[in-house]
Amino acid sequence: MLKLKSQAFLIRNHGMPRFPKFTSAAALADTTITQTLIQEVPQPRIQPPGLFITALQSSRNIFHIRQVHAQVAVNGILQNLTVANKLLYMYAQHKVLGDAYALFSGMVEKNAVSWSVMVGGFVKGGDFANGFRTFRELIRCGMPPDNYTLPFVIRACRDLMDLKIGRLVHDIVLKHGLLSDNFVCAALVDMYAKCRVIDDARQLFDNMPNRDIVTWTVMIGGFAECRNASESLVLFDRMIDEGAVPDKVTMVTVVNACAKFGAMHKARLVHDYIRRNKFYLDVILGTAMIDMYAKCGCVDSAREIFDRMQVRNVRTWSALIASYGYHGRGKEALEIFEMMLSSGVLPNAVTFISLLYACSHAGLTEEGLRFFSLMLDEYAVRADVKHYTCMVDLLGRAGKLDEALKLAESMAVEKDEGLWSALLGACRVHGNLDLAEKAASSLLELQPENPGHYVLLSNIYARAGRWKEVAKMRNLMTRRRLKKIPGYTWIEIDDKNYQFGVADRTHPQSENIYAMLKSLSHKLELAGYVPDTNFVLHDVDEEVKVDMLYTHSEKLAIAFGLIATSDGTPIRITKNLRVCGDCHTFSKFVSAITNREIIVRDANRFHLFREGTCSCGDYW
DNA sequence: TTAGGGTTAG
Repeated sequence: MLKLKSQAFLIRNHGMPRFPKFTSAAALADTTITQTLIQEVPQPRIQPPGLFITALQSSRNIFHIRQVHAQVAVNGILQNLTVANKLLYMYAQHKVLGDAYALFSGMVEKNAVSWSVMVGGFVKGGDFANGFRTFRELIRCGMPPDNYTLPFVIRACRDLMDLKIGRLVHDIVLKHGLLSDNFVCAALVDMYAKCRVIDDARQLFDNMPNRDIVTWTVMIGGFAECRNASESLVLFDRMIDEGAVPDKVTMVTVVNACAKFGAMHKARLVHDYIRRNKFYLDVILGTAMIDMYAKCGCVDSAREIFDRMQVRNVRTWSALIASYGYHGRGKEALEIFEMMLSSGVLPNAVTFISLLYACSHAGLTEEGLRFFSLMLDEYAVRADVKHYTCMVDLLGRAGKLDEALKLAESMAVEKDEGLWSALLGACRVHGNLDLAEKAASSLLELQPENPGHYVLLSNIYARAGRWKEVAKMRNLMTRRRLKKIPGYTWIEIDDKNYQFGVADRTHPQSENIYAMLKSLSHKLELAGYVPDTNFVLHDVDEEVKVDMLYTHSEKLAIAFGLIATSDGTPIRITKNLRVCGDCHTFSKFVSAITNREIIVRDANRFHLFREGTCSCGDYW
C-alpha cells in the first residue's frame, strides 16, 4: 500500500493527469471520462490486467496512454509484464521515447519483448544512437538477442548505411543461429542491398530455403537500387515462375524497377499484371506508375493513370509535374501545378524542384524565376542546393551566365558537385572559358575521382582550340589512373532490349550496322550534318576522329534500329550516360532524312526527334 | 513486439 501511495505521489508531482475510476475498458477508453480530472487520488482498486490492455489498445493519444499508465501504477499492475510491455509499446508507437525509456529503465523485470519493443521504438523513431545503446545493454545483460530485436538493429544499420556495424550484427545473427529466421534474413538482405553490397545480399538470398514475399521484394528492390534494374525484373519473373504471390509492396517495387530500367514493353507487361490481378490503384501504387510511364517515355499514359486515381497527394501531383518536365512539356507542367493549387494541395520542396526543372528544360526562364520567388515568399519553402541548381541551370541555358554565377555565389547553403556541373554545362554551351575553369576547378576539388569532369573541361578547351590544356587534362587523367566509364546505349525493339557499347562489334548484325552507318554518313553530310569532332578526346587526325565519332554507341543503336524496324514505329533509345552533343545533332538529321521518329532517354530526360527537330528546349 | 513500397537538380 505504501508503494502504491508513493507511485500516486510521484505521478501527481510529475504533472500527470489524475484519473477517475473506471469500471470497464470501454469507459476507460472514453476520452470524455478520462479527461475529467478529479480532486482526490482515488483508493486503488485491484483490477484485471486485461482491462488495461484493452484500454491501451483503443488509446488514440498520448494523454490517454499516460492516464492509463497512472491507473496501472496505482493498481499495482505495472509489475505485470504483459501490461508494462503493452504500455511501453504504446509509448513507442506514439514516438514518446522519453516516457518509453523512463518506463523501460524502471521496470524491475524485463523480458525479450521489453527489449525488442524498446530497441524497435528507438529505431522506428529515428533515434539510432539510443537504439544501438539499448541493444548493447541487452548484450551486456547476457540476454540472447532474438528474431524480433535483430531486424530493428539491422534496419538501423541500413538507414545509417553503416556496413561495419551491419557485419558485426550479422556475426551475432550467426552466433545465435538466427539466419534461418525469415525476418532476420530479409532484414540482412535489405541492409546489404541498400549498402550497395549486392553480392552479399544475393548470396544470403540464394541460400534461403524458404523465401517469403518480403525477401523476394527486398531482393528485387535491392537490384533496382544498385542500378541493375534489368536483373531485378528477371528476378520478378523468376519469382512468379516459382509460384510466389506478389503483394502490393512487391508491385510498387517492380514498378519502381521498371521506371529505372526505362523499357516501355516491361512497363506495359507489369501494368497488365497489375490489372489482371486486380491490384487497387492506391495513392502509392498509382504514384509509382505515373513515374514509371513517364520514365519509360510515355507521359500520356502517366496522365491516364493520374486521371484514374481516386486519391492523390502532393507526391502524386509532383510526380506528374516531373513527368511533363522530363518530356520538355513545360507549359503542361505549369498547368498541372495550377490545378494542384486549385485542388487545395500544398506544394512541397520536391514539387518546386520538379516545377523549376520543367521550366529550365522548356526554356521558360521568366516563369522559373517567378516560381522561385513564389516558393520563397508565398510557400515558405526553404531553397536547398537542388533548387539553386535548377535555377543556375535555368539561367545558364538562357545564356544569363553572370546572373547564374551571382545566384550561386549568393546562396547560403553549401555548393555541391551538381551545382558546379550545371554551371559548367552552361559554360560549355555558351563558351565561357573563364567561368568554366572556375566551375571545373571546384568540381575537381570536390570529386577528383570523377573522370566525367575532366572530360567535360577537356571538351571545353578543345572547342576553344586550347590543345595544350586538352593534353594537360588527359595527362592528369592518366596520372590519376582515371578512365572514362564507357557509356552504353540500349534500343528497345518489339519486346527486347539490345545493348551497344562504343565501337561495339558483338552484335551478330554488326556488319550490316556499320554498312548502314557508312551509307547514312554520306546522306547526312549531304543534308548538312557536320560531325562535331570536339566530342572525341583523342589526339589523332581529324579523319580518324570522324571515324571514331561514328562508333558512338548511340549511333550504332540508331543504325540497328533502322535495320531492324521498317514499320514506322518510333525508335526507342535509352542512354546510361548523357547523350553527347554530336549524337544529338546526328539524331536530328537521321529523323529528317529517314522520316522516322527517334525517342531518346538521356538520364530521365526525353528527346523526341521528329522531321529534323527535337522536342527538348536544351541548348546543344 | 519483428523485415519490404511512391515524387526531386546536375
